[in-house]
Amino acid sequence: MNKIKIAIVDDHQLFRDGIHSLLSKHQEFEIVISAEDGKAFLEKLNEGNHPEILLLDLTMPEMNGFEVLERLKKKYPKIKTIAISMHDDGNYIMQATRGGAHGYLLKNTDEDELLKAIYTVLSGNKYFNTEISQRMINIISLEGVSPKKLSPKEMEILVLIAKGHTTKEIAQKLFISTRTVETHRNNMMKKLEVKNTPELINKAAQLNLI
Amino acid sequence: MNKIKIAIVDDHQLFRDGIHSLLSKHQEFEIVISAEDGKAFLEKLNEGNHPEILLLDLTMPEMNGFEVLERLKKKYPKIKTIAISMHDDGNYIMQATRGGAHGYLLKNTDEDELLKAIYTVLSGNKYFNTEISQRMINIISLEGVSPKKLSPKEMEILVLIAKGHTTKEIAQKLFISTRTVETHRNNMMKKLEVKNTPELINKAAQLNLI
DNA sequence: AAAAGTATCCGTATTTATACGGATGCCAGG
DNA sequence: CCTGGCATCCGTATAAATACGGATACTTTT
Repeated sequence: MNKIKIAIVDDHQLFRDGIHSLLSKHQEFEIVISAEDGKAFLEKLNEGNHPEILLLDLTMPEMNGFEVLERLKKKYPKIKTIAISMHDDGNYIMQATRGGAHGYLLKNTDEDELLKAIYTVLSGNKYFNTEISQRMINIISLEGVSPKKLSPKEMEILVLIAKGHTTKEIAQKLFISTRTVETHRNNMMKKLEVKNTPELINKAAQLNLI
Repeated sequence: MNKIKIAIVDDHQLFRDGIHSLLSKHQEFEIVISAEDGKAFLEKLNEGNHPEILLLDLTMPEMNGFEVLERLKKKYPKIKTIAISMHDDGNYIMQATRGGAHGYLLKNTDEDELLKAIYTVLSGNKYFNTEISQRMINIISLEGVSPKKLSPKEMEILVLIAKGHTTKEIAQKLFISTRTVETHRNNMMKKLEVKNTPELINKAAQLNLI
């Protein structure tokens, strides 16, 4: 029967080798691509040997995992990506999932879980273990009903507030009226669904905005 | 000549195997212990075969890396530990360093760096690469001149402030006077060397206090 | 073309935080 | 035993944030 074609993209050879040797113990897998960054991977893809499953590191030089996801979505939508990352931060997981990942694993995953993830995704489902799901749920609940992005000016003011500046100081620093600062702060509070400034800073920190 | 005796402690076999096979390529190393948690490691230590270098994961069940460090400090001070962790957070690094680690590596380390770390620590120096050092410096500068811990009551009030409660609400919730809340808040601001409450929350988030 | 978002700014009023000072009593550390 | 930390609470005053409402003009999105 046909082997399951796997690609590995990770800038650390130690990890690629580890995954490679683990999967090589299983006859049903064939590693068709092993690349050290997104750019090299996409070049090898163009040569025609397509995987069904991609094990993709997110933090890489040259072209990171998010950019790879974006390209794959357009050019090779049938390839199913399992993100593998050092980062257990919920914001990271959400970004990868929104970017099209079919699964998410931490780099400390074990053999059993890796296999389970591959088979789950191969069968058409998503694979996110309990811990990963919890972190996603946490971020989703933090984001609130309708997650909104802060505008550039809001971000600028948010950072200054977090640094301890008062509305008056910020107004002077940015050459705008104190009322303008107040309005921006109020708008941010509404967007992030918080009641006051300490809670705004806390939420921004949790959402990795600052 | 004598081989360099190495121990590996990590709850993920994939990682232990990876390190094992990497080091096995080098004749000068001998892996004398490979354990999946601190407890198993200490038991094997008691059997008498001591490593010079310990590669130690920090997050493990049963007995985590910090507890191992603490035990080693007392019973086997000659063993030099290189912490290997998923976590690049400065607070983690500081905790491991204060706990006695002679070096710190992320789990995405490569072969060259792993070897460099081992030899550096073996020669009596500490090994922290540029990125790790930067994060330590960042935390040190965040902690300020004389880092102080917050008292249990202060922590309790800090969490409530971060959740958006006012001084009045916190006083009612904890059955204390608003002046008490004000005093605690003021003390925290002094301890963390910040000018106001938003900066307090921001700094607490950066120091992973909330 | 219309609607929404962004950035700007205002008046008035109340609530909240901050600032300066002070205090007592208990407990742990030196 | 003395010192310092912790937890408690106070008076008075000022500064800052929040709350309610409003506005214009430009840019982006629908």
